[in-house]
Amino acid sequence: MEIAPTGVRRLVARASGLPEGVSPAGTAGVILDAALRLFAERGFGGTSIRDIAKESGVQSASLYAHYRSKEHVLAELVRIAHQEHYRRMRTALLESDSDPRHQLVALVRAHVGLHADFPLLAVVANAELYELSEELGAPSLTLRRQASELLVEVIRRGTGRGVFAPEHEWLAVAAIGGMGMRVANWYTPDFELRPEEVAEAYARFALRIVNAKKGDR
Amino acid sequence: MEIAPTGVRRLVARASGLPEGVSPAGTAGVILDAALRLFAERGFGGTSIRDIAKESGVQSASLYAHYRSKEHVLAELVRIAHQEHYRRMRTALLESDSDPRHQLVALVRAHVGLHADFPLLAVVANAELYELSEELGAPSLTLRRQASELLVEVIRRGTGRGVFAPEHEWLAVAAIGGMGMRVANWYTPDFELRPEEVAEAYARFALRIVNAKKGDR
Amino acid sequence: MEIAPTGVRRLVARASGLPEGVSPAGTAGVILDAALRLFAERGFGGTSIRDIAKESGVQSASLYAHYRSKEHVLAELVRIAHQEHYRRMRTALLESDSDPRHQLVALVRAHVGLHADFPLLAVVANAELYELSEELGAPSLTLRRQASELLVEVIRRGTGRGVFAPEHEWLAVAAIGGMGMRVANWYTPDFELRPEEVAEAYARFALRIVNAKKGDR
Amino acid sequence: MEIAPTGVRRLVARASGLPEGVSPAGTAGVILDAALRLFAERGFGGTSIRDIAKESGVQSASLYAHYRSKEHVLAELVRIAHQEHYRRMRTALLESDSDPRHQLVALVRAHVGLHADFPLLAVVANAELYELSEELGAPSLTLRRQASELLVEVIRRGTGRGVFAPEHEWLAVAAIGGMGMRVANWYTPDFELRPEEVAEAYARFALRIVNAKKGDR
DNA sequence: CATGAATGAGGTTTCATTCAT
DNA sequence: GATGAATGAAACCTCATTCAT
Repeated sequence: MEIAPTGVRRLVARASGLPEGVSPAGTAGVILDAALRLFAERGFGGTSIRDIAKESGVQSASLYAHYRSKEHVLAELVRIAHQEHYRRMRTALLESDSDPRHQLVALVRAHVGLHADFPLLAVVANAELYELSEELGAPSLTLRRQASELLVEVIRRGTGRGVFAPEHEWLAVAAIGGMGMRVANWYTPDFELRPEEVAEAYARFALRIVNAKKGDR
Repeated sequence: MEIAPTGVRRLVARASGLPEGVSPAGTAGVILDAALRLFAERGFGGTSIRDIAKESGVQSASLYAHYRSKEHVLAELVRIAHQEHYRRMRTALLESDSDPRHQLVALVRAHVGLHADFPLLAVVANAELYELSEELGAPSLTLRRQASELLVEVIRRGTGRGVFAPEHEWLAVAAIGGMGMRVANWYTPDFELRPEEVAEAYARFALRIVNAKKGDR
Repeated sequence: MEIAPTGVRRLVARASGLPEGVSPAGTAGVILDAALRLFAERGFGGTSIRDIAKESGVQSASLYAHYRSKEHVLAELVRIAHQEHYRRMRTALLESDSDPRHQLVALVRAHVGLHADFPLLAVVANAELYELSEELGAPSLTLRRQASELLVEVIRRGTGRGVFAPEHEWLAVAAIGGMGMRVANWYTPDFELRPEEVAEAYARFALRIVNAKKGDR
Repeated sequence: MEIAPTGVRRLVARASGLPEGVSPAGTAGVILDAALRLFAERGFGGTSIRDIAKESGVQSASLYAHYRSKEHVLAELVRIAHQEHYRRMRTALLESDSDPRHQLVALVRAHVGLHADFPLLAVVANAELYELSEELGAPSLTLRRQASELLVEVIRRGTGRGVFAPEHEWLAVAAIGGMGMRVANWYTPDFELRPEEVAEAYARFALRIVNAKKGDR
């Protein structure tokens, strides 16, 4: 049960859909945008192919010229979300120096930043992933595992070097991951802080969760 | 996106259903148990009335002797979950002394404990609450708000007394709440730690998130 | 299409149910009364066994202690209606002298009188008779035929004696019967005329329909 | 109770469905035809969507491409019936000279003619109108009222001019309307008289019901 | 690329009826 | 005589998807 309330809807945000550059052009993109809004608001099961068609301004039959099935539409959204997530995490690491504290901060910034930048997409990817068949969900599950491993490795490395001292490695990862995921459910562009500021705050939380030694930070 | 992986299913746990004493007796209880398992596994929209009937061992028509609609079955589960959650949080506070640190620890133990003790119920209550009509969801939303306020007040009081120093009060609440909710998605009785141990660890995370002063703890 | 409007309901009357003495005592009678009101208002198909139970203040299962099926309830109402109708028609003839004009007047008074005295019952008997199986409907169809024959014979006798001169015997019967049946759909106790006055007026219409010779009337 | 017997069915006619030109083309028309036959035979409540589908030769789901619900199918039939009825009544008046006797004859011819020309449609429109929700039934109720007023006005005008002398204006209207409506229940193309001849006879009945003065007729 | 109509499966719910109590 | 729970059938309707145009 939530103890940071969000109101009567599943998420607070209503806009801010897909990352630039990854959304297909033309009708396929319009459909994807519409599906994102509806899946976020009503869930995959609560959204019919006709709902998506109406929201897109096309006939339901036309959907099938662009996507093989309703599930494929969701799969595309989930795939985009996970790719962007993993891309940001990996980039964050690459642009960071070798200090595990800097690396942890970079990862959490990326993780939280994504959930605040694209709350609709993140909510859909997190809540509806398991509606996908094993086949369609597998690529995203792989990316999810890889992203997770980035975090695990950083913490393990930091622990090995004595800069982190988590009571329990796995619990720390779970807590850091979980608190970040939930951001998508309450963040909206109207919030008093910008996404980067939220991400920054969560990064500090993460450092404390792993009992990071104060150092050159 | 999860960075504490759970595998291909929405949650790991498969058993451990409803708190004792609050579940109805007889067929109504059997139906509720069955619905809980199915909603947790496949979601509300992915579960049909006939699925519930089959899992309960009754005819689908018999369901309507006990619940007015499929939505009312979900509403009952969601209500039980939120009542138990709020009850535990309130009891935790009542049994705690006046030290805000002790109070925060008690609240987080209760919050996390519930999510680890009843992972199926918690996943359903958190993921499917928004499938309910405003009318049926309202009581649970109220409980949710009240539970949240308990945490807010403790943190505020602790901040006022100088034992907590959160960078941002709301973000701290959101992070503590969010990391605890997520426990339901990965905790299973097979996990190496018992629920109380997980709760204890998360309580320490929470203290650090609010920058609690070290004291008689 | 009606050219004597009745409003938005199928009939105007709401009360005045069953002839005295024919309704069964106790619960069976309560059920019959309830069914009459509901069948009149919503039709046989539009009324469920549970509706009848609720209106009677019993459980739906208890109905079956008094009637074998929903159809048997209707059959009882239809039977009562047709028996009372035929009884009145026959009595009217028996109490009349041998003048065909007096006989026609007596028959039409009986016919119309019944439809104004028991509008609910008449509407149900006329509108729902054909919902009955052949077996259950047969007794009423027989009574209906017999009542009709009473009218046919009077008109034929009057024609033979030269006091009636209908252009077409069958059409006259159909017109007299039809206009009387319809009374049930608009008559209510609030109407400015009493049932006997309506019946009297229709009797005069009937005399003119068959071109009755003015005589000792 | 009928005193002009019709046999075991609600109406005698089996064919002769919809007025030309007003019935929709293609599948929508086929469905409407099928529904008309079934509603006339078994009533609205006694006819299932699947019955209509089978009779139309389509799948039950296909029905919903043409009509929003079963009730909308009935509404369309009822609407067509009342429009055609009112159209005929108004045309009859327009083509008549100013003699109230001619006008009454014209109206009754139209009224009765419709019921003999389209007995199925008339039976359905008269017996099932009240199955419609207020919203869907309202347009037909309006037409019904307007048609009724045409008759009332003609009789009132005739009475004012001294060519009619009804004992009671409303009862005359009710009787004329009622006897005409009932024609639909027994008329069939096999009947010894053609529709116009029946209508003609009923028109004379109507003149005598209002005590029309013999004049240039 | 888009569409309107059609489909077969399956959705939730209500039905009349039965049975043990 | 009355009841609460249970049943199997069937109700209306919506679903994702296909196909000819």
